Parts: sequence; C-alpha cells; structure tokens
Amino acid sequence: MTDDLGLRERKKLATRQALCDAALKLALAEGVTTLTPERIAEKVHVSPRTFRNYFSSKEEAIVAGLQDRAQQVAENLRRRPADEPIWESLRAVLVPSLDTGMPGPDLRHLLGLIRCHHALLAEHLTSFEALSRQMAEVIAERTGTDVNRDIYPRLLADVSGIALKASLGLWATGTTGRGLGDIFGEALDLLSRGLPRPAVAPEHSADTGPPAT
Amino acid sequence: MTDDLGLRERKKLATRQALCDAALKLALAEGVTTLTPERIAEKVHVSPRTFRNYFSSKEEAIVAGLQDRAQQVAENLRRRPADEPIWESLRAVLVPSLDTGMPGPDLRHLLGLIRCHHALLAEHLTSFEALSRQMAEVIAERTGTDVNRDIYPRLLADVSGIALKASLGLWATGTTGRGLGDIFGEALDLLSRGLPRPAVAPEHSADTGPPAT
DNA sequence: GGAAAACTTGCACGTTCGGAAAAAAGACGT
DNA sequence: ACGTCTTTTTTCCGAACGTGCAAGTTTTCC
Repeated sequence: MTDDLGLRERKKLATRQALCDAALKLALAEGVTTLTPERIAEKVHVSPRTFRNYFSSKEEAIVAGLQDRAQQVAENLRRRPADEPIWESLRAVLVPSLDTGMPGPDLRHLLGLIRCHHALLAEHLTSFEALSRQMAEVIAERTGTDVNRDIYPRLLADVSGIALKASLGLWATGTTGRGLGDIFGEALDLLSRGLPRPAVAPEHSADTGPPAT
Repeated sequence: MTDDLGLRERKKLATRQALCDAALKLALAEGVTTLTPERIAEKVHVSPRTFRNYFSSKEEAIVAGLQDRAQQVAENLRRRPADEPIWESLRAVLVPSLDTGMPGPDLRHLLGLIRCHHALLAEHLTSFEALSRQMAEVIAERTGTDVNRDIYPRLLADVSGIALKASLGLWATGTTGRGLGDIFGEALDLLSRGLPRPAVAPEHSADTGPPAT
C-alpha cells in the first residue's frame, strides 16, 4: 500500500488520514454543529490553516472516509476482467464495499448525522454522484455503449448507487434485524428483475434471510 | 392558485418567486461564481438580509425553481387514485414534470452549471433526495409495504429519481438528437425490465427512437 | 552539502452567516 | 377610521469562514 511513495507523500497521506479520522471521531462524539475546524486541527497537532489545505469544510472531512471508499469502488470495477458479465462485476465490487471498516453502531450513528445535517448530506450525495459518473464510464466501456449516446450506462451506474444508498438507509433504521449484506443482495435482485410489484403484503419479509451468495 | 391567501401570504410568495427568478436569470447570464446575494436582492428591490431570510445561499435560490417542481411531483403522486398500478402512477406524474416551463436552451445551460459547480450540484442532489424520501412514503402506502421494513419502496422511489436524473443528464449533452420525453420513456422501460444487457453493440441506438408506449 | 521544490504556518483581507432590535406593513376588533 | 397586535423587512453588528500571500521549515534531488 505504502509502497514506492516518498517520505513526503506518505506524510501527506498520513495527515490527511489523521484529519478525517479525527473529524469523524469528534463528529460522532459531540455532533456536527458545535464542531469546529480548529478543534479537528488541534487534535492532529496541525494548524487550522493546514486543515483548510486538505479540506474546504468540516463536513468534507467528516465524509472523506466514505468518499475515499467510493473512489476505490470505481477503481476496483476498472480492474475486473473485461469479459465478465457487468452485473457480476458490479456485485463483486459493491458487496465488499459494504464493509466500511467501521463498527456497526458508529456507522449507523454517522448515517444518522448525514441524514439530518444538510451540509453533510449534500457532501455525501455529491460523492455518490462522482462515483456514478466514473462507473458509468467503465460500464459504457465494458458493454460497448456510449455515455453520451445511450442511456444504459448512466442508468446501470445510478442503479448500483441507489442499491447501496437504499440498503444503507434501510439498514441504518435498525428496524429490520437483517444484516447489511443481506439487504443489499435483495436490493440487487429486485433491481435486476425490474422491481416487480411485491405480491401484496410481504408481511414477514425479514424472516430468515436468504443466503446472499 | 392565489385563492384564500391573505395579502401578506401572497406578498411572501411573490418575493420568494421574484428572488429565485432573479437568481436563476442572473446565474444564467453571468455565471455562478461572480454572482452575489446582494445583486439578486438589489434586482428585486429588497435588502440583502431579506434574501437570506428566504434562502440560505445563492445556490439554494438558483435551484429553488427545480426544487419546488419536485415538491409538486410528490404531491401529484399522492393525488393519484390509490388502486392505480404504481408504475403507471409514477409515469403519470413524472412525465409531465419533464416540462420545466423553461426554454430548452436555458434548461441545458442550467444543467451545465449544476454539473460543474460543486455547491449547486450538492443543492440539486439534496432536493432529489428529499423528493425520493417523500415518494418512498407514498409508494409504501400504495403498495402495502413499509418504508422501515422493506427495501422495495426506497428502491422504487430512488429508481424513479435516477430515471429523471439520467435522462436529464443525457439529454443535456445534446449529443443525441432525441427529445427529453423520448429518452425518459426508454429509461423507464429499461428500468422496469431490470436493465437487460444491451444486445452487444447498439451501434445506432439513437436511430429513430423506439415507440415508447 | 546545497539548491530547488513542496508543505506548513501565521497574518490579513474580504465575504458570508445569523442574531437582536428597531421600523414598516398587514390583520383585526371596535 | 383608529389603535393595537402580529408578521415581515430592515439596519446594525459581531463571529466564523474562505483564501491569498510571504516567511519558515522539511523533503527531494543533484
């Protein structure tokens, strides 16, 4: 990971990581509104001015972790074999992305903050949008379509994004006892079948989750 | 429309409308970065502080028109007969929403601005998100599902949103000679069929659009 | 070792944001 | 029509934010 990077590059990465870790930790601990860039900078022992060199707002720093992960998803998709069916490629890169490396309760808490805080939500959504654009390009390349002539790649990219978003949203409520991967699998299935109208009353759809894999 | 509202209410609505009209017009004319809240307020003959009472940023004012339209979509959906198939209800409210009441070139221009400007994009996306949340609730009600237990209503609401977003995005490029309604119809069709992989090379998929209905 | 490049930092300036209270305008009862 | 109450608009103002610049420090490269 930290392979052939010079000392300078590694340090930059390290402070960036430290900053967004601190931002996230403080946001979870004390909320977003009372949190100031100064405090974040202080915790990492850099000047407030340096914080601004990395992030243009506290909100950007807080969601930077998720955003970085989104970037990885796009890159991972690029790395999949070109002849793999596109839905399989998507599943292969999206499912692992569900593991954010954060403890579950913290992730729920963070999603709650994002949901309520306008600026945080905006930042989060733009990162999703950026991911979609990149994925649309890869999808177009893999399926022989054209981003600027066909609707298909945009739709498939966006659909992948909302599968993630909707699954996270439902999981974050905590009202279903199901795991995130389980919910996400169902979402992909439903989407790939064109969202058929549910029988009538799913009643206990949460019962004994179907094996995702 | 302006029925049983007192003079005070009507005036409020009027200034709000005037403000977001002015914001949009100025943004289209001179760009977003150089535009200041002062100028917008000045054009409507109110103080800058009043502008802030209505909108918390110039970006919010610029996209307020689209946002209001999104609100209407949600309300129109609520008004559809409860026994109508949900896909038909969605089509019935979304298709008319394509007519933004703006001249085509202006709309393209605006979408271009939104696409490039981070703050504008963020504002625009949050309005889409707000729309999705409302639509998810209505969809849940109509289909006998539960927003907090089933993934279905969230997915269907989000899918409707991206059908709009992707169609607008493709149409705005102007590289297909097709109409917005045409593109949107194809998007809904594809989505309702689970985004089947396109044959292989659509080659000239833009040719003589397929009859949507 | 030393020059060049990059990063950090403090300072300063203009802008933005939002609260508080006075002034203006509408609503309402008599 | 008048006075009073409520709501909106406005002025004033201080705090926070964002950004450019130049000096100081660290890393890189020769």
